[in-house]
Amino acid sequence: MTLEEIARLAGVSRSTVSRVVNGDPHVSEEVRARVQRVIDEHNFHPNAAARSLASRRTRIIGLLIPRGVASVLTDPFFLHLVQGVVEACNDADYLLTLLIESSDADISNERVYERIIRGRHVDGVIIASSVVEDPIVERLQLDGFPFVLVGRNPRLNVSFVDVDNLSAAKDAVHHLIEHGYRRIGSIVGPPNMIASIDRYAGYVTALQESGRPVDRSLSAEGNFTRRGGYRAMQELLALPAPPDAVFVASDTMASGALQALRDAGLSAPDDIGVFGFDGLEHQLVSQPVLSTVIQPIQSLGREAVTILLERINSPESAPVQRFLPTRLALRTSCGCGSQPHLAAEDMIEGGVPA
Amino acid sequence: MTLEEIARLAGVSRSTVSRVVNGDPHVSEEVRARVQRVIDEHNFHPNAAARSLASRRTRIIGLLIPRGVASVLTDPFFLHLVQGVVEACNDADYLLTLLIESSDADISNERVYERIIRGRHVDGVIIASSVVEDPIVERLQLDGFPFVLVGRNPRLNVSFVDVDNLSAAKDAVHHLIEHGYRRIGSIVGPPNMIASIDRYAGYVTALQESGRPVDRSLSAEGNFTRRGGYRAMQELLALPAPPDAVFVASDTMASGALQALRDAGLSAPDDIGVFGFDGLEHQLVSQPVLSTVIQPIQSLGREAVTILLERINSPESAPVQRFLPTRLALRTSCGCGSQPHLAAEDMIEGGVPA
DNA sequence: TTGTAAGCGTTATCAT
DNA sequence: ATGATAACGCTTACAA
Repeated sequence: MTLEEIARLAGVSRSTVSRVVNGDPHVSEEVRARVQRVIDEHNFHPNAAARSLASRRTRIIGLLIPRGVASVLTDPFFLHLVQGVVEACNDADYLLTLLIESSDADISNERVYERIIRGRHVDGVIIASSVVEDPIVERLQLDGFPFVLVGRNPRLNVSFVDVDNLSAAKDAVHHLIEHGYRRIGSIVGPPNMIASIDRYAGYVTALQESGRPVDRSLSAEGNFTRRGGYRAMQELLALPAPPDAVFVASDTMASGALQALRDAGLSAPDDIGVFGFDGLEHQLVSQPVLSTVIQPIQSLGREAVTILLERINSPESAPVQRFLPTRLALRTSCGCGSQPHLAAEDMIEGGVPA
Repeated sequence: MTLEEIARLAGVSRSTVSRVVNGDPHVSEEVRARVQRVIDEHNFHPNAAARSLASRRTRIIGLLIPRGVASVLTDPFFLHLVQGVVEACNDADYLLTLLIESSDADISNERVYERIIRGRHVDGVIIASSVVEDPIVERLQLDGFPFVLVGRNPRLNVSFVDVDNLSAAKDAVHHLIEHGYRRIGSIVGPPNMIASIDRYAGYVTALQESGRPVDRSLSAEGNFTRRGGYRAMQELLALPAPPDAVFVASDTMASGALQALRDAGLSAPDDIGVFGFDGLEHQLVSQPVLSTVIQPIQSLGREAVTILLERINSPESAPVQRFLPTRLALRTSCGCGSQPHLAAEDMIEGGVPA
C-alpha cells in the first residue's frame, strides 16, 4: 500500500491523500471522508522512511546516556526519567531511541555520534545526566544540532532542565541542623557529575551559613548506587568520630546507607539521622521512612522532550533553561516525628512515624 | 553532503561511492582509497532515511514493553536486559527504539502498533516479557512481522529466548526441602505473566515430587516489585501458621521480603529461609546474602537481538526457540553456610557466610 | 480545493 | 570494476 495506490482507489491525486493523512485543513469534507475510508479499508500507514526523506524530519529523538554515567542506568531515577520521556514522546508522536555508548571503545562512541547525528537518524537528542566535561555536548553545540541536557551545565550556555540541586540540598541540611545534629556528614555522587557537585555545594553552604566547620572527611562517595551508599556509610561508621547525621545525595544510596546502619546494629534516626534525595523511597521501601528531597523526575523527562521539540522547531532561538521545583518530605529518618502535614500518600507500609 | 557531491569531488559515479560506503568488494583499491579520503575529509555520513527508503531496511529494532507489565520497568532485571539488547544492537549496527505503551488509552496502543509496525519504522521487535494473552503478539504473527519474545509463550509457536523457569524454580525449592524446611511458601509474580506461572509451577512440582502437600494459602503475590515483595511477606507472616521458608520469584521481591522480615524482628535463615530468583543481589545489597537462581539476563537480551536479526534476514524460516542455562547460587539466606564452591565474586560486603 | 511535478539521498539493476 | 538509470514512497511548492 502506498499513497499512490490509495489515491488511485479514491480517485484523487497523491497530494490529496497526503493532505488527508497529515490533517491538512485544505481538503473538502467530502473528499476527506472518501479518502479516509479507503485508507481505513486498506489499513494504510505512510512509510516512515519516505516521509523522513521528503520532510527532512525523522520524528525520532535520541536519549543519550554518556559512557561513564552508565551507573545511572541502574538507578530507579533513570526509569522514572525514561517514563516521562516516553510519555511525552508518545503524546507528540515521536519515537525514542536509546543511545547508550558501549562501555569499551572510544571508537564506538564516535560511531554512534557520527552515524546517528550526522546521518540524521534523529531530529535531536536528550542527554541524560550532565557531566563536567562532555566532548559530545560541545560538539553538538558546534554542529548546531538540537539537544537538551537533563541537568544544568554551568560552563556552557545550552538548553537544559534541572532542579535547583544546590538550594534543595542546602534546605535539607539546614533541616538536619535544626534537628540539632552536630556532626553532619554526606554521601556524595561521582565527582564528575554536576548534580553531585551541586548537592555537595548545597551541603557545604548550609554548614557555612550556620557557622559550622566543613570536615571533608565526613563525606564519602557512593557513586549513586545502592551498593555504593552501603559502602560509603560503612566508611563513615568506621571513622574515629562518625557523623551523627548524613545527607545522602540520592535515595538509592540512602537505601544502601540505611541497610549499612542496620547491619551495624544501628538505626536512624536514633543513632544517625539520614536525609535522602530524589523521592523514590516508595519503591525502595525503607525503614525508617526516608526523609528526602522530592524532585519531579517524570516531569523532568517530559520537560526535556518539550524543550527539545522547541529547539528542533526553532533551532535559532536562545537556549531554554528551566528549573523545576522540589520539596522536602520530612518523614522519620531525619528525626521528625508524626507531622501534621504528612499526607497519607507519603506513608508507607512498615513506616511508623513515631 | 550527499553521495552525489562526494562522487563529484572524487571524480567517480554515485554508485561507486555507495559501494565504498557499504564495503562492497568490487571496487579497485585505488578508487576506494581516493573516495574514502574525500569521505573522511568531509566527514560524510549517508542519510538514514534515504538509505532506508531505498533498501527497505531501517536498521532499527523496537523493544516493546506491553502495557500491563509496566511494572517490569522498575525492576533492575529490565535494565540488565536492556543493556544486553543495546550492546548487541551496537555491535550489529542497529538502533534500538523503546516502544512503551502509554498506560491509558487502548487507542494509543493501536496507534503505536500501526504507525510503528506498518509504517515500517522498525525492522522487527523484541517483546519484553511474555504475558498469557497478548493481542499484539498474535497480530504480529498474522502479519508475518519479525519479532521475538523474551520469555516463552506455550500457546504460540513463535520465536523466543527464555530460561527454564520451571526447572530452575523446582531445583531451588528442592534445595529448600533438603534443608529440612517443613512449610515452604512462595511469593509469586503477576498471574498473567508466563514467567510467574512457570516459576510457581516449579515450586508446586518440587513439593509434589517430594510428596508434600501444596497449600495455596502459603503463596502471596508480589507483582515483581520490592514493595510487592515486602507486602507479600507481611501477608505470609500474618498467617496463623506462617511458612518456615519462602521461594520468591524475583530478587527484587526477595529484597523487599527480607526487609519485611527485619522489620518484623525476624531474620533469614534463622526464622525463615529465603530463596530468590534472578541473580541481581549484587545491586540489591541484601543481608543476609540472598540465595538465588542466577539467570543470564544480559545474555537473554543479546540472544533476543541475535534471533530477531535472524528472523529479519530470513522471515520464512521456522521459529527459533532458545533456552539459556541458569544456576543456583547457594548463599546464606536459604540456610547454607560457607560453601566450598562459593566463589569470591559471589560475596558481598556485609555478607557473613557463617 | 485539487492536481502536477520536482525533489529528498540512497540502493539496486543492468549495461558496459 | 565502474557508470547510468530507475526505483523507493513521500512532501511540497506551484499551478490551475
